[in-house]
Amino acid sequence: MSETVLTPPRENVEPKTLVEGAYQRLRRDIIEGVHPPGEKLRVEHLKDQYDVGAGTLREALLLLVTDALVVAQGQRGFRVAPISIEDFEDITRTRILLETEALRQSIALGGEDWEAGIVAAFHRLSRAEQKLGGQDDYVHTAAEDWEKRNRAFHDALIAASPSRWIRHFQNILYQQSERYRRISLFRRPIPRDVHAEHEALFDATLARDADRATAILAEHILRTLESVRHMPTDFFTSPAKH
Amino acid sequence: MSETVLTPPRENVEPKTLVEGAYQRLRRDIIEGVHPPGEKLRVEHLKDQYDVGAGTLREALLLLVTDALVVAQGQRGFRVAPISIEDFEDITRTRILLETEALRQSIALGGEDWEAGIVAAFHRLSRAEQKLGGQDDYVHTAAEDWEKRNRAFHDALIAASPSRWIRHFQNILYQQSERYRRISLFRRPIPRDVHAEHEALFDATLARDADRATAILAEHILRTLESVRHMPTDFFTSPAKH
DNA sequence: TGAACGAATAATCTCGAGAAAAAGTATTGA
DNA sequence: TCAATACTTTTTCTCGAGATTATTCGTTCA
Repeated sequence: MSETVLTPPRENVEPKTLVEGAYQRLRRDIIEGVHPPGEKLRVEHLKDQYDVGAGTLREALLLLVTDALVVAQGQRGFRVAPISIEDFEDITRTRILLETEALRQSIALGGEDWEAGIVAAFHRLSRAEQKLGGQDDYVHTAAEDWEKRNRAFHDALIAASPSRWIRHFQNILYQQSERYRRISLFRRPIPRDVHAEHEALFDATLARDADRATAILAEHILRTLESVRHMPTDFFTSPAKH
Repeated sequence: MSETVLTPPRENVEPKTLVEGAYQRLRRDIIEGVHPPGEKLRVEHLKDQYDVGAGTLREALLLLVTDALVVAQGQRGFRVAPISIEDFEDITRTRILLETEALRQSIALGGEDWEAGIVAAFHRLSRAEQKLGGQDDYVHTAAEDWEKRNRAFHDALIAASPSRWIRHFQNILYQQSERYRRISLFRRPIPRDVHAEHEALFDATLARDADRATAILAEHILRTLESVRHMPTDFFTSPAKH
């Protein structure tokens, strides 16, 4: 578990330990909905599924508590963190608060490297957005790809913020919102034209117009909330298997 | 570990499990500086000290990673999270961002219960502040008491905020800053007249003057930063035992 | 002398089994 | 039929020992 705290992307980091490996796989499965919200996570079953010992799996679950993807209740085991429309609203608003502040700091302090990083990330994202208009055959992998680049773009925007804490919290919230987005994407793929928004955000940021950039960013994040709001009403009645 | 995430005060919660017990004691010892920043946390030694098994202690350490009080490096064990003046500045600024927003929300949404809670907490805090003027004999326990009530007052102010996430993050940051404050208190007990600040904050909040209240709160939190800034320059050269 | 290599030591990581607790099931009695 | 109780099963929690990896210390060679 190299660099477990206050260090954003332990995404593609090669796991140095069995605990870290199980942690990564479990997290992916929770975000992708393999383990739906509210599901009981029984160590005895999961240890076979993930091919590690019981103690090791417990430790992986404990690490997931850090990301608030798993909740632990003493003497009563672990569960996948539940979801709700209220929670997603909270996540979205808090993300706006943190991400706009980080963007403001970046615009104030960012140098040439920061700008170059944004240009590159925007370019890659634009290409991915083009592909989304392609055949339905590629939709799934293309969406997966777009997801990664979208995140990379957002990360690049705030990369010049000196606040490790804001980035840490922003990270947790992004991960959380990804879980919601995956679910809504599953039903209604690519609901809106995001490219124009990204371009406006890109322009305002490089023009160092902090007020305009943060306004666009806030609006941009808020729109995701809308697309989840229009889900079937019974959607958030957590399955709570068993 | 009952209610381990997104639920503020697992302070005086009776531990339902050995892991939770060890976690609580370890956290207290880290915040109070018994385990100084940067110290290597060897499981083999600590398991005897805290009277639990090795696996149990590992789990407690993993839980502390959630609070960012411990950092884990794969295959190289655990350490107490290091401190630095930059980190404390970051903590302080991020706290201001979150806490002023939470206060704003509370002022907008808070009802009678919220008001009553603030009045009560302010009263208790005022009494504790009176005692701080007393004999040196009581200084330690009185400061301890003041610390608790100070936190209770701050919590009461933002209790009406509907954002669980802001409160969760604010909680982590408060805990972090407590570690810094303990250290500075140790050398320079009660550096400034906080009562006037608290009173102004109290008045502005109950008057529902959000702009004034948040300005005072920001100023209030910032002052803590000043008192740490004026520490000996070599203070943050982490001991890093071993 | 000092740098590089290798052995010894110490620490971490991992696992499975036993103890404790919770959840589920069946039985009994009203 | 229903509720309460006792029993059984499942699951969680806890521990110590073995395997793996990192670190330290001593030796050798340039």
